[in-house]
This record gives sequence, structure tokens and C-alpha cells, in this order.
Amino acid sequence: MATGVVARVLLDSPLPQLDRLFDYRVPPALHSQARPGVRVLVPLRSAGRQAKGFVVEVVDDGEFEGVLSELDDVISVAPVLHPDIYRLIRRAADRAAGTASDLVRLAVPPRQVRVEKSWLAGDHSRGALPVAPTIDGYAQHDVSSLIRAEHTELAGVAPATAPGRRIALTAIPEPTRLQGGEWVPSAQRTLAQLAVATLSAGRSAIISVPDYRDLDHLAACLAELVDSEHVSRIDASQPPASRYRAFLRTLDDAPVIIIGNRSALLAPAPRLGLIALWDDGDDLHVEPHAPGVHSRDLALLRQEDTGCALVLASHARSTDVQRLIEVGWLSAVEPSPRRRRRIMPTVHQVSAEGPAHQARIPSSAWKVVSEALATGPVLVQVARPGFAPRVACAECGETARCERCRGPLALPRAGSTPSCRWCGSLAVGWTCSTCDSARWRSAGRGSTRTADELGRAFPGARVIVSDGATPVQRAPGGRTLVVSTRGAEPIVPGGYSAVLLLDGESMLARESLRVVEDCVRWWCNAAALAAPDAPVLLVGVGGWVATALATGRPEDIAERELADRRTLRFPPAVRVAALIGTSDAVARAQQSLEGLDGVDVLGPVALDDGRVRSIVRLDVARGSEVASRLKAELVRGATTSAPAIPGRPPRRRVPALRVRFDDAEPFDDHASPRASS
DNA sequence: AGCACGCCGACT
DNA sequence: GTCGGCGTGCTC
Repeated sequence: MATGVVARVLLDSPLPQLDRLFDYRVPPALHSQARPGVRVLVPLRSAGRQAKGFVVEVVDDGEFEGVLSELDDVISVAPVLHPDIYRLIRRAADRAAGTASDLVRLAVPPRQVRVEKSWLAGDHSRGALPVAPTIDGYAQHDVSSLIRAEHTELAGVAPATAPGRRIALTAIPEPTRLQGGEWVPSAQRTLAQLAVATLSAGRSAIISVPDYRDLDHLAACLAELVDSEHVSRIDASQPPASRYRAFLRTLDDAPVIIIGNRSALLAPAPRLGLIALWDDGDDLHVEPHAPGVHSRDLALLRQEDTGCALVLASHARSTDVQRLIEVGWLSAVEPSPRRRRRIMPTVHQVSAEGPAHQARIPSSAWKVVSEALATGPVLVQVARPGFAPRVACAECGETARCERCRGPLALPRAGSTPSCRWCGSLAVGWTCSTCDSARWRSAGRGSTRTADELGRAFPGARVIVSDGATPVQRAPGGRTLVVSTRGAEPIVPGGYSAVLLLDGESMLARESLRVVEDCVRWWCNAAALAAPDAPVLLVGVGGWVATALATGRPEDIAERELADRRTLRFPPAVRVAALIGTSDAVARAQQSLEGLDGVDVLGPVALDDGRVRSIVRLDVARGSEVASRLKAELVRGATTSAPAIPGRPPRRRVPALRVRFDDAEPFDDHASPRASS
């Protein structure tokens, strides 16, 4: 039916039953302002009740057959939800049985009126684009074709079929020096060069990295290649005003380099030419809020939408990337000439006596470290922060547990009172629950205890401790031992003269689906901070993993891990969806999936809060079907309240059903009492 | 979320 | 015969 100008509006509401477009008539006074992307105010259900929303499209003819209400107002003419971004968000939400508005929250930062006004009034012209830099360390035909391919796309090559435009890039495993003297990981410089090359071709680039240290390195690399007016930094840590300003800048017509973490992938980049993702195996790439999308998925979807180039770069390949390579979606690109970092396994044969014995360092490693210390700093990677990661009863040897919450106790520093790793409470007057003894002893070694021991083993060396709570950004050169927990390793000028990966055994002992690939990633990332020919030693790990590392072929590990997961039907060989809720709701959700090929369900198992959990495993090809059926169950669960049992529970406040896609945690099999939160 | 509609029990 | 309880369902 002809209804005049109609705005199709996405409501700003987390309710799954409102997660679709609503049609509103646009009154003539608002015709010029009600453009796609603007924030609007609309009536909902009854006059007087208003909801906020975003205009997704403006059409002459709505789809809705009934009587249309009128748009109440246009909040601002800034087109903050770009139609391309809406489409991306819609696809990402549908893949994960989530709502579009959950993702809009990530994509569009909270409005800042002053910032917006000055942007609307401002001048959006930019200076000249930079010239294309060379991309160091890679064969020109490998990487430059990424950028050049953009022009063939304009000539009409179908984006999804053009070959060689989606690559898994193995990063150069060594630090590099910028002109200003600052040292950064080579990987960050490569990504910056790729982005600037893209910009010089008149196209935007997005680079997403997991943490703020990567982001700072990236910003430093870009600073010497391109004027800051061409760079926009999108991350949630900045103050609201600058965050909104950086976001609005990506709405301009001029191409821009967008750097940031997860939400950078949802920034509206004009003429997008490149998406690059650093270290996709890092779980900081998983959005903690519902529906928990992974940056890698956003990158893949957006690449498909736009036909831009895609680079997934890392030192150690994730099984997810391995899968994409094996199905032919990505092609692997290596530095040229090949730079392989060999990580040498060291038999855990502790010296019989002397300071190395005290520090529990194998004698061969002790020799390497003492020699390396003469030429520069040495990195020692350990598994855990603090002094002792575990406290045990001195009588019976049982792990000491918190008397309040049963969490394990740890010793934050030498001589301190043990405290609970879960609730943090101090274990004053602790007694063993097994044998009633009041005496405890520390067990295991954390970063500070290792540092103490190493300081004694290598007299005269300066010892620096870096961990997640107090990370050290840069350590000085010279005779320095840097003891660091994984992920907190500082970069040093010229690279470390040796790297010692000390707690391989205990890191691998963790019960998790992804232990092996996580450990390999941590080790390879630490190894990449070493000087080019410096020795890298791994203590306490043998077998096929050690062989692959010793030959400098970590991708063999990804390949084998993926093969194992295929036989076991574990992710990423299949997708998974966790169903959590009342046993009724979970059972109904399972029923809704009956009759689908390539779908099986594990569970339900009871959780400790009375709810149950099932794990749905599905072939990758079944994704949209399973997600849409589960979404329908979520809508039903939110719409109809559960059949009230005449017994106890009168009204439930928690949602009856929660669905979470592609979360490996259910397979991790560590029954932590915190799982309920 | 809010808010209206409707069906059932207790009231003037 | 009618008032109002809250369970049920819809929102352009």
C-alpha cells in the first residue's frame, strides 16, 4: 500500500521480540532530516510512550499493512548507524542468535552533544594522502597485490571469487627499530605499512588488535608513516568525548586508517580497502557482552560484504585460521626470506647443585642464560604472577582452600598472609579442612619467587618483574633479567639476547580445549621479542609439540590440533552453542532443533544454581538454521512466561533461556564454582 | 520494558 | 450485575 515516506527503524532495545524493523510515517517537517542512520524518537504501542531508535532505510512504501504511527522526532541529523554497518550487525547477530541492538551498542558510542555539534559544523577536508610505503620483509607480489587487487574489484571482478585477497600472514618474529629510536614488534610495523599503502590508494583500512600495548605500538608505527589527521583510534578506554569524536571522523568521506580493538571492526569506514586482525587466537578478541561475537567473525563477514582485502596476522596460527586455510578461504603468506624462530626444548634435567639448582633451571639453560646476560637482557617467561601460586597444608599436603568460598589460596608475596584467588579474602587463622593442622607451606613458584631465585643464581644482574597487574612497558638494556607472566612481556631495544620459557609443563597442564594452541601462541609471541639469532629455550615440554617448535613449524601444531578436533567433533571443526536456563526452556530449545542433520546435543547437565546447560554441536553449514531456531526460542521465552508451577517459585526474574554461540569454555572441563556468575 | 486486554472470583 | 485481581501478549 502506498503510504508516502516511510522510515524503517531499528529500536534501541535489548528485547529479542523487538529485534526487527518497525515502519513509521515521516511527517513532512522531518523529510529532510530523517535520513538513514540518524537517531530518532518513535512512539511505541501507546501514545506518550517513546523509544529511541535508528533509521535504517527510508522508503516510499512500507512493508507493514496496518496503520502506521508517525516518527516523533529526529534526535540528531548525524547518520551514526551507517546502512552498511547495520547490514553487518544484522548478519553477525543472526549468526549468534543475538539482537542487533546489542551490537549497535558496540558500533555506535554514546552520543556527546557538543562533540557532535562541532563535527556537524566542521570542515571535513583532509590533507594530501601519503605515498605508499614499501612493505618490509615480504615479497612484493605477496602483499602488495592485496592493495592493488582493490582496483581490479572496481573493474568488476566479483569480490568473493577474486583469489589471493584473504591471507593468513605469518609475522616477522623480531623487534624492529623505528626512525625515532623506539622499538616495536615487526608485526605492528607490517600492519601499519599495509594500512598506509591502502590509504595511499584512496581507501580506508581497519586494524584490530587485542590489547592496548599492541595498540600503542601500532600508533607509534603509524605516526612516522602518516599524518595523524588520517588516523582514527577507536577503543573503549578513551574518555567519551574523544571516543565519539574519533568515531564521527570515520563517517567522513575521506579515507581513514582506523586502529582499535574489537569495536574498530564496526566503524563506518568509507571505501574500505583492508581489514587486518592481529593474533586472532587471543581471547581478548571475544566481546564479553552478549552475544559474544569474535573479532575474527566480524572481520570475515565484513570482508565478504565489502570485498576488501583481509589479513589475519600472527606468530602462531590458530586452529580457526588453519581451518580457513584448509577450506581454501585464506591463503598463507610468509615473510621473505623465511624467518623461522626455533624454540628449543630443554630436557628438564635440573643441575645437581649450585645456584641453578636453587632456581630449578636445567643446567644447559643456565649456561645459555649466563652467556646471554653478558650481551644483553634475558626474558624469563613464567606461568603465574605473585610469589607462590598455591598454598598447601604442611602436614597432609592437601591444597589449602579458602574457608569462606573454598577457593584455592595463593601467596601474593614472600612472607605475606595467604589469600584466596577467588574472593580475595585473607586466610587469617587458617586451618586445614582435612587434618586440622594450622601450618601451611607455599607450593609452586610465581613470578616474584622466580625473580628472587634468579637474582641469587645470577648475582649482579638487575631483575625486573612484569605481570598482568603491573606490566612493564619497556625494560632497559644491559645485564637485566626480565621475569614476566605470559602476555606481559616488555619489549627491549634490539631484542632479548635469550628467552627462557620456564613453566611449559604447568602451562600445558591446564584442562582446556585450547591449551596447546594457547601455549604455542604465548611461547611464539615471547620468542618474537628476542634478537634475531638469540636462543629461545622451552623447559619441560617434549613430544610432537616440542618437535614442531624446534623445527620452527608451529603451523604443524595447528594442523594436527584441528585434525584431532575433527575426529572428536570439537570446535572449530564444528560450531557450538551453549544453551543455559531452566530445564523446561533448555528442553524446548533442544526440541526445536530436532530433525536437523549435522546437529547433535550434549547434555543437559545441572549447574550449581539450579539451571541446566546443554551444548549443541553443529556443522558449520547448519549455522544460520540453528541460530534462527534458537532465536525464535529466545523470543518465545521472553514473550510467554513459563507455565507457573503451583508450588514454590512465584515469579522468575532471570531469563528462562540464554544462548551463547562459539564459546569453547564448556569443553574446558574445569568445574569452577564461579561458573554461575 | 511498559501497558492494555481479558477471564475469573468476590463484592454492592 | 460489576469491580478489579493479575496472567498473557503486543509493540509499526
